[in-house]
Amino acid sequence: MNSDSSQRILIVDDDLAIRRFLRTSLVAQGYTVSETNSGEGALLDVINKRPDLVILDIGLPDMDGIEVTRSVRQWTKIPIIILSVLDQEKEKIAALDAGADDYLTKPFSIGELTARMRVAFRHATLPVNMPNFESGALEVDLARRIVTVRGKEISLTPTEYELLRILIQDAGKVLTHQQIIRTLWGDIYQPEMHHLLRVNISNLRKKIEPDASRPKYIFTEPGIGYRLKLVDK
Amino acid sequence: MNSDSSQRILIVDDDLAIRRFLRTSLVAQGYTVSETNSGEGALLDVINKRPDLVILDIGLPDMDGIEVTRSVRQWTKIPIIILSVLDQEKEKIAALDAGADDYLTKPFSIGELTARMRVAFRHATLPVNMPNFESGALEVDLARRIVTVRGKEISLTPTEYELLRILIQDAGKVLTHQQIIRTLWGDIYQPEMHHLLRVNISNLRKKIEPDASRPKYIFTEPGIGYRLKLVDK
DNA sequence: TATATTCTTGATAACTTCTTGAACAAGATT
DNA sequence: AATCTTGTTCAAGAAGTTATCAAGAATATA
Repeated sequence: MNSDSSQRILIVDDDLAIRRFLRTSLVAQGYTVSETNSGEGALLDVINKRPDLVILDIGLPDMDGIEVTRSVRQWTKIPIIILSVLDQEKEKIAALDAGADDYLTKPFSIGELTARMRVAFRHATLPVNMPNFESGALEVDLARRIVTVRGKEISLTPTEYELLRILIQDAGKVLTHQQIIRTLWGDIYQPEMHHLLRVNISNLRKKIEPDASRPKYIFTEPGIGYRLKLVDK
Repeated sequence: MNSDSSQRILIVDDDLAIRRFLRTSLVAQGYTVSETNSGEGALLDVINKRPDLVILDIGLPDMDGIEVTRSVRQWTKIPIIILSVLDQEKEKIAALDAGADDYLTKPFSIGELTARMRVAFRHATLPVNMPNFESGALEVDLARRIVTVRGKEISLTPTEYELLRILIQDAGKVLTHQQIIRTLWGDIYQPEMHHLLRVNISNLRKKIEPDASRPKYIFTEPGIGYRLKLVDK
Protein backbone atom coordinates (compact mmCIF):
# COMPACT_ATOMS: atom_id res chain seq x y z
CA MET A 1 0.00 0.00 0.00
CA ASN A 2 0.85 3.64 0.01
CA SER A 3 2.23 5.82 2.75
CA ASP A 4 -1.03 7.73 3.03
CA SER A 5 -2.82 4.39 2.70
CA SER A 6 -4.97 5.69 -0.13
CA GLN A 7 -5.35 3.32 -3.02
CA ARG A 8 -3.41 4.12 -6.16
CA ILE A 9 -5.19 3.94 -9.45
CA LEU A 10 -3.49 3.91 -12.84
CA ILE A 11 -5.62 5.33 -15.65
CA VAL A 12 -4.64 4.28 -19.17
CA ASP A 13 -6.50 6.12 -21.91
CA ASP A 14 -5.42 8.11 -24.93
CA ASP A 15 -8.37 10.49 -24.65
CA LEU A 16 -7.33 13.43 -22.52
CA ALA A 17 -10.91 14.42 -21.73
CA ILE A 18 -11.72 11.01 -20.30
CA ARG A 19 -8.50 10.96 -18.29
CA ARG A 20 -9.40 14.34 -16.82
CA PHE A 21 -12.90 13.27 -16.02
CA LEU A 22 -11.78 10.06 -14.35
CA ARG A 23 -8.95 11.73 -12.45
CA THR A 24 -11.26 14.40 -11.05
CA SER A 25 -13.93 11.92 -10.03
CA LEU A 26 -11.53 9.44 -8.47
CA VAL A 27 -9.45 12.02 -6.63
CA ALA A 28 -12.70 13.37 -5.21
CA GLN A 29 -13.37 9.85 -3.94
CA GLY A 30 -10.04 9.86 -2.13
CA TYR A 31 -8.03 7.73 -4.55
CA THR A 32 -4.52 8.56 -5.64
CA VAL A 33 -4.38 8.71 -9.41
CA SER A 34 -1.67 8.50 -12.06
CA GLU A 35 -2.15 8.49 -15.79
CA THR A 36 -0.63 7.32 -19.02
CA ASN A 37 -1.85 7.38 -22.59
CA SER A 38 -0.26 4.32 -24.19
CA GLY A 39 0.12 0.57 -23.80
CA GLU A 40 3.88 0.82 -23.42
CA GLY A 41 3.41 3.45 -20.76
CA ALA A 42 0.95 1.22 -18.97
CA LEU A 43 3.39 -1.69 -18.81
CA LEU A 44 6.11 0.56 -17.45
CA ASP A 45 3.86 2.27 -14.92
CA VAL A 46 2.50 -1.00 -13.59
CA ILE A 47 6.10 -1.96 -12.81
CA ASN A 48 7.34 1.41 -11.55
CA LYS A 49 4.37 2.93 -9.81
CA ARG A 50 2.90 -0.30 -8.48
CA PRO A 51 -0.73 0.85 -8.60
CA ASP A 52 -3.41 -1.06 -6.71
CA LEU A 53 -5.79 -1.08 -9.67
CA VAL A 54 -5.64 -0.31 -13.39
CA ILE A 55 -8.40 1.29 -15.43
CA LEU A 56 -7.54 0.45 -19.01
CA ASP A 57 -9.08 1.74 -22.20
CA ILE A 58 -9.14 -1.04 -24.76
CA GLY A 59 -8.38 1.16 -27.77
CA LEU A 60 -4.87 2.52 -27.44
CA PRO A 61 -2.67 3.96 -30.18
CA ASP A 62 0.26 1.56 -29.82
CA MET A 63 -1.10 -1.73 -28.55
CA ASP A 64 -4.38 -3.41 -27.82
CA GLY A 65 -5.71 -3.24 -24.26
CA ILE A 66 -6.13 -7.01 -24.38
CA GLU A 67 -2.42 -7.37 -25.15
CA VAL A 68 -1.59 -5.11 -22.25
CA THR A 69 -3.81 -7.19 -19.97
CA ARG A 70 -2.22 -10.44 -21.04
CA SER A 71 1.22 -9.00 -20.57
CA VAL A 72 0.51 -7.64 -17.09
CA ARG A 73 -1.13 -10.92 -16.10
CA GLN A 74 2.10 -12.79 -16.71
CA TRP A 75 3.36 -11.69 -13.37
CA THR A 76 0.72 -9.94 -11.30
CA LYS A 77 -2.92 -10.29 -10.38
CA ILE A 78 -3.49 -6.58 -9.88
CA PRO A 79 -7.13 -5.74 -10.67
CA ILE A 80 -7.71 -4.50 -14.22
CA ILE A 81 -10.95 -2.88 -15.30
CA ILE A 82 -11.36 -2.50 -19.04
CA LEU A 83 -13.20 0.42 -20.62
CA SER A 84 -14.52 0.28 -24.15
CA VAL A 85 -16.72 2.23 -26.48
CA LEU A 86 -17.85 -1.00 -28.07
CA ASP A 87 -20.39 -3.33 -26.54
CA GLN A 88 -19.09 -6.25 -28.56
CA GLU A 89 -19.51 -9.67 -27.13
CA LYS A 90 -16.35 -11.09 -28.68
CA GLU A 91 -14.16 -8.32 -27.41
CA LYS A 92 -15.66 -8.56 -23.94
CA ILE A 93 -15.03 -12.28 -23.72
CA ALA A 94 -11.51 -11.93 -25.07
CA ALA A 95 -10.72 -9.21 -22.54
CA LEU A 96 -12.14 -11.13 -19.59
CA ASP A 97 -10.37 -14.32 -20.62
CA ALA A 98 -7.12 -12.43 -21.07
CA GLY A 99 -7.30 -11.72 -17.36
CA ALA A 100 -9.35 -8.54 -16.99
CA ASP A 101 -11.50 -8.38 -13.88
CA ASP A 102 -14.31 -6.34 -15.34
CA TYR A 103 -15.41 -4.72 -18.57
CA LEU A 104 -17.41 -1.52 -18.75
CA THR A 105 -18.93 -0.02 -21.85
CA LYS A 106 -18.84 3.74 -22.29
CA PRO A 107 -20.78 5.70 -21.39
CA PHE A 108 -20.91 4.44 -17.84
CA SER A 109 -21.63 6.19 -14.59
CA ILE A 110 -18.88 6.98 -12.16
CA GLY A 111 -21.08 5.43 -9.49
CA GLU A 112 -21.01 2.09 -11.27
CA LEU A 113 -17.29 2.31 -11.94
CA THR A 114 -16.44 2.94 -8.31
CA ALA A 115 -18.84 0.19 -7.19
CA ARG A 116 -17.06 -2.22 -9.53
CA MET A 117 -13.72 -0.96 -8.26
CA ARG A 118 -14.84 -1.78 -4.73
CA VAL A 119 -15.72 -5.30 -5.90
CA ALA A 120 -12.28 -5.60 -7.46
CA PHE A 121 -10.59 -4.50 -4.24
CA ARG A 122 -12.67 -6.99 -2.30
CA HIS A 123 -11.38 -9.73 -4.56
CA ALA A 124 -7.82 -8.57 -4.50
CA THR A 125 -5.83 -10.77 -2.21
CA LEU A 126 -2.61 -9.64 -0.67
CA PRO A 127 -0.19 -8.75 -3.42
CA VAL A 128 0.51 -11.96 -5.23
CA ASN A 129 3.23 -10.60 -7.45
CA MET A 130 5.42 -13.52 -8.12
CA PRO A 131 8.01 -12.54 -10.70
CA ASN A 132 9.63 -15.88 -10.20
CA PHE A 133 8.61 -19.21 -8.94
CA GLU A 134 10.83 -21.82 -7.38
CA SER A 135 10.24 -25.36 -6.30
CA GLY A 136 13.18 -27.66 -5.82
CA ALA A 137 15.32 -27.53 -8.96
CA LEU A 138 12.55 -25.94 -10.99
CA GLU A 139 12.69 -22.19 -11.53
CA VAL A 140 10.29 -20.11 -13.57
CA ASP A 141 10.86 -16.45 -14.33
CA LEU A 142 7.31 -15.39 -15.03
CA ALA A 143 8.21 -11.88 -16.16
CA ARG A 144 10.72 -13.11 -18.73
CA ARG A 145 9.00 -16.38 -19.49
CA ILE A 146 12.12 -18.43 -18.80
CA VAL A 147 12.03 -21.90 -17.29
CA THR A 148 15.11 -23.57 -15.87
CA VAL A 149 15.61 -27.00 -14.38
CA ARG A 150 18.78 -27.48 -12.33
CA GLY A 151 20.11 -24.24 -13.80
CA LYS A 152 19.58 -25.40 -17.36
CA GLU A 153 17.18 -23.42 -19.47
CA ILE A 154 14.51 -25.47 -21.20
CA SER A 155 12.10 -24.44 -23.91
CA LEU A 156 8.38 -24.97 -23.63
CA THR A 157 5.73 -24.61 -26.28
CA PRO A 158 3.13 -21.88 -25.70
CA THR A 159 0.57 -24.37 -24.45
CA GLU A 160 3.04 -26.09 -22.16
CA TYR A 161 4.17 -22.80 -20.68
CA GLU A 162 0.62 -21.60 -20.16
CA LEU A 163 -0.24 -24.87 -18.46
CA LEU A 164 2.74 -24.56 -16.15
CA ARG A 165 1.81 -20.96 -15.38
CA ILE A 166 -1.72 -21.97 -14.43
CA LEU A 167 -0.37 -24.64 -12.10
CA ILE A 168 2.10 -22.19 -10.57
CA GLN A 169 -0.59 -19.60 -9.99
CA ASP A 170 -2.34 -22.01 -7.67
CA ALA A 171 0.69 -23.98 -6.61
CA GLY A 172 0.03 -26.44 -3.82
CA LYS A 173 -3.62 -26.64 -4.64
CA VAL A 174 -5.53 -29.19 -6.64
CA LEU A 175 -6.80 -27.78 -9.91
CA THR A 176 -9.59 -29.78 -11.49
CA HIS A 177 -9.37 -30.85 -15.10
CA GLN A 178 -12.24 -28.51 -15.88
CA GLN A 179 -10.60 -25.51 -14.29
CA ILE A 180 -7.40 -26.06 -16.23
CA ILE A 181 -9.19 -26.70 -19.50
CA ARG A 182 -11.31 -23.61 -19.14
CA THR A 183 -8.36 -21.40 -18.31
CA LEU A 184 -6.33 -22.83 -21.16
CA TRP A 185 -8.89 -22.99 -23.91
CA GLY A 186 -11.84 -20.88 -22.72
CA ASP A 187 -15.36 -21.77 -23.54
CA ILE A 188 -14.85 -24.71 -25.84
CA TYR A 189 -15.25 -27.27 -23.11
CA GLN A 190 -15.69 -30.79 -24.42
CA PRO A 191 -14.95 -34.24 -23.07
CA GLU A 192 -12.14 -34.88 -25.56
CA MET A 193 -10.35 -31.90 -24.07
CA HIS A 194 -9.38 -34.15 -21.18
CA HIS A 195 -7.28 -36.22 -23.49
CA LEU A 196 -5.63 -33.12 -24.86
CA LEU A 197 -4.84 -31.96 -21.37
CA ARG A 198 -3.26 -35.33 -20.54
CA VAL A 199 -1.01 -35.22 -23.55
CA ASN A 200 0.13 -31.75 -22.61
CA ILE A 201 0.75 -32.74 -19.01
CA SER A 202 2.73 -35.69 -20.24
CA ASN A 203 4.84 -33.52 -22.55
CA LEU A 204 5.40 -30.93 -19.86
CA ARG A 205 6.48 -33.59 -17.41
CA LYS A 206 8.94 -35.00 -19.89
CA LYS A 207 10.57 -31.59 -19.99
CA ILE A 208 10.61 -30.61 -16.33
CA GLU A 209 10.53 -33.84 -14.36
CA PRO A 210 13.75 -35.77 -13.70
CA ASP A 211 11.73 -38.97 -13.96
CA ALA A 212 8.39 -38.47 -15.69
CA SER A 213 7.00 -41.74 -14.38
CA ARG A 214 7.67 -40.64 -10.79
CA PRO A 215 6.70 -36.96 -10.81
CA LYS A 216 8.31 -34.60 -8.33
CA TYR A 217 6.45 -31.48 -9.33
CA ILE A 218 3.23 -32.19 -11.17
CA PHE A 219 1.12 -34.62 -9.19
CA THR A 220 -1.93 -36.42 -10.49
CA GLU A 221 -4.99 -36.43 -8.26
CA PRO A 222 -6.94 -39.28 -9.83
CA GLY A 223 -10.50 -38.42 -10.66
CA ILE A 224 -9.93 -34.75 -9.85
CA GLY A 225 -7.06 -33.01 -11.57
CA TYR A 226 -3.46 -31.99 -11.07
CA ARG A 227 -1.42 -30.21 -8.45
CA LEU A 228 1.94 -28.52 -8.54
CA LYS A 229 3.86 -29.40 -5.45
CA LEU A 230 5.86 -26.84 -3.59
CA VAL A 231 9.23 -28.30 -2.66
CA ASP A 232 11.70 -26.61 -0.38
CA LYS A 233 15.28 -26.43 -1.39
CA MET B 1 -20.17 -41.46 -9.90
CA ASN B 2 -21.17 -38.28 -8.16
CA SER B 3 -17.94 -37.00 -6.69
CA ASP B 4 -17.65 -35.37 -10.08
CA SER B 5 -15.05 -32.67 -10.33
CA SER B 6 -17.35 -30.43 -12.35
CA GLN B 7 -18.32 -27.07 -10.93
CA ARG B 8 -21.79 -26.78 -9.46
CA ILE B 9 -23.95 -23.82 -10.34
CA LEU B 10 -27.14 -22.81 -8.52
CA ILE B 11 -29.63 -20.90 -10.67
CA VAL B 12 -32.15 -18.77 -8.80
CA ASP B 13 -34.89 -17.34 -11.00
CA ASP B 14 -38.67 -17.43 -10.85
CA ASP B 15 -38.97 -17.47 -14.62
CA LEU B 16 -39.06 -21.07 -15.77
CA ALA B 17 -38.06 -20.20 -19.33
CA ILE B 18 -34.89 -18.46 -18.20
CA ARG B 19 -34.01 -21.31 -15.85
CA ARG B 20 -34.42 -23.78 -18.70
CA PHE B 21 -32.32 -21.69 -21.02
CA LEU B 22 -29.54 -21.24 -18.50
CA ARG B 23 -29.57 -24.88 -17.44
CA THR B 24 -29.31 -26.11 -21.01
CA SER B 25 -26.49 -23.74 -21.89
CA LEU B 26 -24.51 -24.40 -18.74
CA VAL B 27 -24.90 -28.17 -18.79
CA ALA B 28 -23.65 -28.11 -22.38
CA GLN B 29 -20.57 -26.33 -21.05
CA GLY B 30 -19.94 -29.14 -18.61
CA TYR B 31 -21.27 -27.49 -15.45
CA THR B 32 -23.49 -29.26 -12.98
CA VAL B 33 -26.66 -27.26 -12.46
CA SER B 34 -29.36 -27.07 -9.82
CA GLU B 35 -32.26 -24.65 -9.70
CA THR B 36 -34.64 -22.93 -7.35
CA ASN B 37 -37.27 -20.26 -7.91
CA SER B 38 -37.31 -18.33 -4.64
CA GLY B 39 -35.10 -16.49 -2.22
CA GLU B 40 -35.90 -18.91 0.58
CA GLY B 41 -35.01 -21.80 -1.70
CA ALA B 42 -31.77 -20.10 -2.59
CA LEU B 43 -30.71 -19.73 1.03
CA LEU B 44 -31.47 -23.38 1.70
CA ASP B 45 -29.77 -24.64 -1.44
CA VAL B 46 -26.62 -22.64 -0.80
CA ILE B 47 -26.38 -24.48 2.51
CA ASN B 48 -27.41 -27.92 1.37
CA LYS B 49 -26.12 -28.23 -2.16
CA ARG B 50 -22.92 -26.27 -1.64
CA PRO B 51 -22.75 -24.83 -5.13
CA ASP B 52 -19.54 -23.26 -6.39
CA LEU B 53 -21.34 -20.26 -7.87
CA VAL B 54 -24.82 -18.70 -7.71
CA ILE B 55 -26.63 -17.02 -10.57
CA LEU B 56 -29.29 -14.92 -8.92
CA ASP B 57 -32.18 -13.06 -10.46
CA ILE B 58 -32.77 -9.84 -8.57
CA GLY B 59 -36.56 -9.92 -8.80
CA LEU B 60 -37.88 -12.85 -6.82
CA PRO B 61 -41.42 -13.38 -5.53
CA ASP B 62 -40.60 -13.72 -1.85
CA MET B 63 -37.48 -11.66 -1.23
CA ASP B 64 -35.17 -9.26 -2.99
CA GLY B 65 -32.03 -10.66 -4.62
CA ILE B 66 -30.04 -8.05 -2.74
CA GLU B 67 -31.42 -9.40 0.54
CA VAL B 68 -30.46 -12.90 -0.51
CA THR B 69 -26.96 -11.71 -1.36
CA ARG B 70 -26.52 -9.98 1.98
CA SER B 71 -27.77 -13.02 3.78
CA VAL B 72 -25.49 -15.44 1.96
CA ARG B 73 -22.53 -13.11 2.51
CA GLN B 74 -22.97 -13.50 6.26
CA TRP B 75 -21.13 -16.75 6.09
CA THR B 76 -19.65 -17.47 2.69
CA LYS B 77 -17.77 -15.77 -0.12
CA ILE B 78 -19.19 -18.02 -2.81
CA PRO B 79 -19.37 -16.09 -6.10
CA ILE B 80 -22.76 -14.50 -6.80
CA ILE B 81 -23.66 -13.12 -10.21
CA ILE B 82 -26.81 -11.01 -10.27
CA LEU B 83 -29.17 -10.91 -13.22
CA SER B 84 -31.63 -8.09 -13.71
CA VAL B 85 -34.02 -6.75 -16.28
CA LEU B 86 -33.29 -3.24 -15.10
CA ASP B 87 -30.20 -1.31 -16.02
CA GLN B 88 -30.59 0.97 -13.02
CA GLU B 89 -27.48 2.47 -11.58
CA LYS B 90 -28.78 2.55 -8.03
CA GLU B 91 -29.76 -1.09 -8.04
CA LYS B 92 -26.46 -2.14 -9.58
CA ILE B 93 -24.45 -0.31 -6.96
CA ALA B 94 -26.61 -1.64 -4.14
CA ALA B 95 -26.20 -5.20 -5.41
CA LEU B 96 -22.44 -4.94 -5.85
CA ASP B 97 -22.02 -3.33 -2.45
CA ALA B 98 -24.20 -5.98 -0.85
CA GLY B 99 -21.55 -8.46 -1.89
CA ALA B 100 -22.44 -9.54 -5.41
CA ASP B 101 -19.47 -10.25 -7.63
CA ASP B 102 -21.03 -9.15 -10.88
CA TYR B 103 -24.23 -7.71 -12.28
CA LEU B 104 -25.59 -8.50 -15.72
CA THR B 105 -28.53 -6.83 -17.37
CA LYS B 106 -30.92 -8.94 -19.42
CA PRO B 107 -30.77 -9.62 -22.24
CA PHE B 108 -27.19 -10.82 -22.08
CA SER B 109 -25.32 -13.37 -24.13
CA ILE B 110 -24.44 -16.74 -22.71
CA GLY B 111 -20.92 -16.16 -23.91
CA GLU B 112 -20.59 -13.10 -21.72
CA LEU B 113 -22.17 -14.85 -18.75
CA THR B 114 -19.77 -17.79 -18.92
CA ALA B 115 -16.80 -15.45 -19.40
CA ARG B 116 -17.86 -13.55 -16.28
CA MET B 117 -18.33 -16.86 -14.48
CA ARG B 118 -14.74 -17.74 -15.33
CA VAL B 119 -13.64 -14.40 -13.89
CA ALA B 120 -15.59 -15.18 -10.72
CA PHE B 121 -13.96 -18.61 -10.43
CA ARG B 122 -10.56 -17.08 -10.95
CA HIS B 123 -11.23 -14.77 -8.02
CA ALA B 124 -12.76 -17.48 -5.90
CA THR B 125 -9.75 -19.75 -6.10
CA LEU B 126 -7.43 -17.13 -4.67
CA PRO B 127 -8.36 -16.71 -1.04
CA VAL B 128 -7.08 -19.46 1.16
CA ASN B 129 -9.61 -18.56 3.80
CA MET B 130 -11.73 -21.66 3.55
CA PRO B 131 -12.05 -23.28 6.94
CA ASN B 132 -9.59 -26.01 7.65
CA PHE B 133 -10.90 -28.91 9.57
CA GLU B 134 -8.93 -30.26 12.46
CA SER B 135 -9.57 -33.06 14.86
CA GLY B 136 -6.70 -34.50 16.82
CA ALA B 137 -3.95 -35.42 14.40
CA LEU B 138 -6.30 -35.28 11.41
CA GLU B 139 -6.23 -32.14 9.29
CA VAL B 140 -8.26 -31.48 6.17
CA ASP B 141 -7.56 -28.48 3.98
CA LEU B 142 -10.84 -28.22 2.16
CA ALA B 143 -9.65 -25.51 -0.24
CA ARG B 144 -6.58 -27.42 -1.31
CA ARG B 145 -8.15 -30.85 -1.00
CA ILE B 146 -5.25 -32.05 1.10
CA VAL B 147 -5.61 -34.46 4.00
CA THR B 148 -2.85 -34.92 6.53
CA VAL B 149 -2.55 -37.28 9.46
CA ARG B 150 0.10 -36.37 12.02
CA GLY B 151 1.57 -33.97 9.49
CA LYS B 152 1.91 -36.61 6.81
CA GLU B 153 -0.01 -36.07 3.62
CA ILE B 154 -2.22 -38.96 2.59
CA SER B 155 -4.03 -39.53 -0.68
CA LEU B 156 -7.71 -40.37 -0.84
CA THR B 157 -9.74 -41.61 -3.79
CA PRO B 158 -12.55 -39.31 -4.96
CA THR B 159 -15.16 -41.36 -3.13
CA GLU B 160 -13.16 -41.52 0.05
CA TYR B 161 -12.53 -37.80 0.02
CA GLU B 162 -16.17 -37.02 -0.69
CA LEU B 163 -17.21 -39.30 2.16
CA LEU B 164 -14.83 -37.57 4.53
CA ARG B 165 -16.08 -34.18 3.37
CA ILE B 166 -19.67 -35.18 4.07
CA LEU B 167 -18.75 -36.32 7.56
CA ILE B 168 -16.81 -33.13 8.19
CA GLN B 169 -19.72 -31.01 7.02
CA ASP B 170 -21.76 -32.38 9.88
CA ALA B 171 -18.93 -33.20 12.22
CA GLY B 172 -20.12 -34.31 15.64
CA LYS B 173 -23.56 -35.20 14.35
CA VAL B 174 -24.76 -38.67 13.42
CA LEU B 175 -25.32 -39.08 9.70
CA THR B 176 -27.63 -41.91 8.73
CA HIS B 177 -26.57 -44.45 6.15
CA GLN B 178 -29.26 -43.15 3.85
CA GLN B 179 -28.14 -39.55 4.11
CA ILE B 180 -24.57 -40.46 3.27
CA ILE B 181 -25.53 -42.77 0.43
CA ARG B 182 -27.78 -40.19 -1.14
CA THR B 183 -25.16 -37.48 -0.99
CA LEU B 184 -22.50 -39.78 -2.36
CA TRP B 185 -24.32 -41.62 -5.10
CA GLY B 186 -27.50 -39.65 -5.66
CA ASP B 187 -30.97 -40.98 -5.45
CA ILE B 188 -30.27 -44.50 -6.59
CA TYR B 189 -30.85 -45.83 -3.11
CA GLN B 190 -30.71 -49.60 -2.82
CA PRO B 191 -30.09 -51.99 0.05
CA GLU B 192 -26.77 -53.24 -1.35
CA MET B 193 -25.51 -49.67 -1.17
CA HIS B 194 -25.07 -50.20 2.56
CA HIS B 195 -22.40 -52.73 1.90
CA LEU B 196 -20.68 -50.35 -0.49
CA LEU B 197 -20.73 -47.63 2.11
CA ARG B 198 -19.22 -49.98 4.67
CA VAL B 199 -16.38 -50.90 2.38
CA ASN B 200 -15.64 -47.26 1.78
CA ILE B 201 -15.78 -46.43 5.46
CA SER B 202 -13.41 -49.29 6.08
CA ASN B 203 -10.98 -48.08 3.43
CA LEU B 204 -11.15 -44.53 4.70
CA ARG B 205 -10.50 -45.66 8.25
CA LYS B 206 -7.50 -47.64 7.12
CA LYS B 207 -6.05 -44.44 5.75
CA ILE B 208 -6.84 -41.99 8.53
CA GLU B 209 -7.20 -44.02 11.72
CA PRO B 210 -4.11 -44.97 13.72
CA ASP B 211 -5.87 -48.21 14.62
CA ALA B 212 -8.75 -49.00 12.29
CA SER B 213 -10.27 -51.53 14.70
CA ARG B 214 -10.47 -48.89 17.44
CA PRO B 215 -11.62 -45.77 15.56
CA LYS B 216 -10.66 -42.38 16.92
CA TYR B 217 -12.40 -40.28 14.32
CA ILE B 218 -15.12 -42.17 12.49
CA PHE B 219 -17.52 -43.76 14.95
CA THR B 220 -20.11 -46.36 14.08
CA GLU B 221 -23.60 -45.78 15.41
CA PRO B 222 -25.06 -49.29 15.09
CA GLY B 223 -28.31 -49.40 13.21
CA ILE B 224 -28.12 -45.67 12.45
CA GLY B 225 -25.04 -44.47 10.65
CA TYR B 226 -21.68 -42.85 11.25
CA ARG B 227 -20.34 -39.87 13.11
CA LEU B 228 -17.13 -37.93 12.87
CA LYS B 229 -15.84 -37.10 16.29
CA LEU B 230 -14.37 -33.74 17.08
CA VAL B 231 -11.23 -34.16 19.15
CA ASP B 232 -9.40 -31.31 20.78
CA LYS B 233 -5.69 -31.09 20.44
C1' DT C 1 7.49 -22.73 -51.10
C1' DA C 2 9.87 -25.52 -48.10
C1' DT C 3 10.88 -26.45 -43.30
C1' DA C 4 10.25 -26.75 -38.70
C1' DT C 5 7.39 -26.51 -34.81
C1' DT C 6 3.33 -27.21 -32.37
C1' DC C 7 -1.30 -29.05 -31.89
C1' DT C 8 -4.58 -32.61 -32.16
C1' DT C 9 -6.14 -37.20 -32.42
C1' DG C 10 -6.21 -42.27 -32.19
C1' DA C 11 -4.37 -46.54 -30.38
C1' DT C 12 -2.75 -48.95 -26.73
C1' DA C 13 -0.70 -49.90 -22.32
C1' DA C 14 -0.47 -49.11 -17.43
C1' DC C 15 -2.69 -47.96 -13.62
C1' DT C 16 -6.30 -46.67 -10.08
C1' DT C 17 -10.66 -47.00 -8.28
C1' DC C 18 -15.14 -49.23 -7.80
C1' DT C 19 -17.99 -52.96 -6.95
C1' DT C 20 -19.11 -57.36 -5.43
C1' DG C 21 -18.93 -61.82 -3.04
C1' DA C 22 -17.14 -64.43 0.74
C1' DA C 23 -15.37 -64.98 5.28
C1' DC C 24 -15.37 -63.49 9.74
C1' DA C 25 -16.66 -61.07 14.21
C1' DA C 26 -19.51 -59.22 17.87
C1' DG C 27 -23.63 -58.51 20.15
C1' DA C 28 -28.61 -59.46 20.63
C1' DT C 29 -32.34 -62.82 20.71
C1' DT C 30 -34.25 -67.00 21.23
C1' DA D 1 -25.50 -72.75 22.48
C1' DA D 2 -27.60 -71.77 18.03
C1' DT D 3 -29.22 -68.14 15.21
C1' DC D 4 -29.96 -63.54 13.58
C1' DT D 5 -28.58 -59.01 12.68
C1' DT D 6 -25.26 -55.68 11.84
C1' DG D 7 -20.74 -54.46 10.82
C1' DT D 8 -15.80 -55.23 9.19
C1' DT D 9 -12.23 -56.83 6.19
C1' DC D 10 -10.07 -59.00 2.25
C1' DA D 11 -9.48 -59.97 -2.38
C1' DA D 12 -10.40 -60.25 -7.29
C1' DG D 13 -12.48 -58.91 -11.51
C1' DA D 14 -14.85 -55.02 -13.84
C1' DA D 15 -14.98 -50.46 -14.93
C1' DG D 16 -13.03 -46.36 -15.51
C1' DT D 17 -8.86 -43.11 -15.78
C1' DT D 18 -4.45 -41.73 -16.95
C1' DA D 19 0.07 -41.98 -19.54
C1' DT D 20 2.61 -42.46 -23.56
C1' DC D 21 3.73 -42.94 -28.29
C1' DA D 22 3.32 -41.77 -32.89
C1' DA D 23 1.36 -39.89 -37.05
C1' DG D 24 -1.20 -36.53 -39.56
C1' DA D 25 -3.06 -31.63 -39.50
C1' DA D 26 -2.47 -27.03 -38.63
C1' DT D 27 0.34 -23.24 -37.86
C1' DA D 28 4.36 -20.52 -37.81
C1' DT D 29 9.05 -19.57 -39.67
C1' DA D 30 12.51 -19.11 -43.03
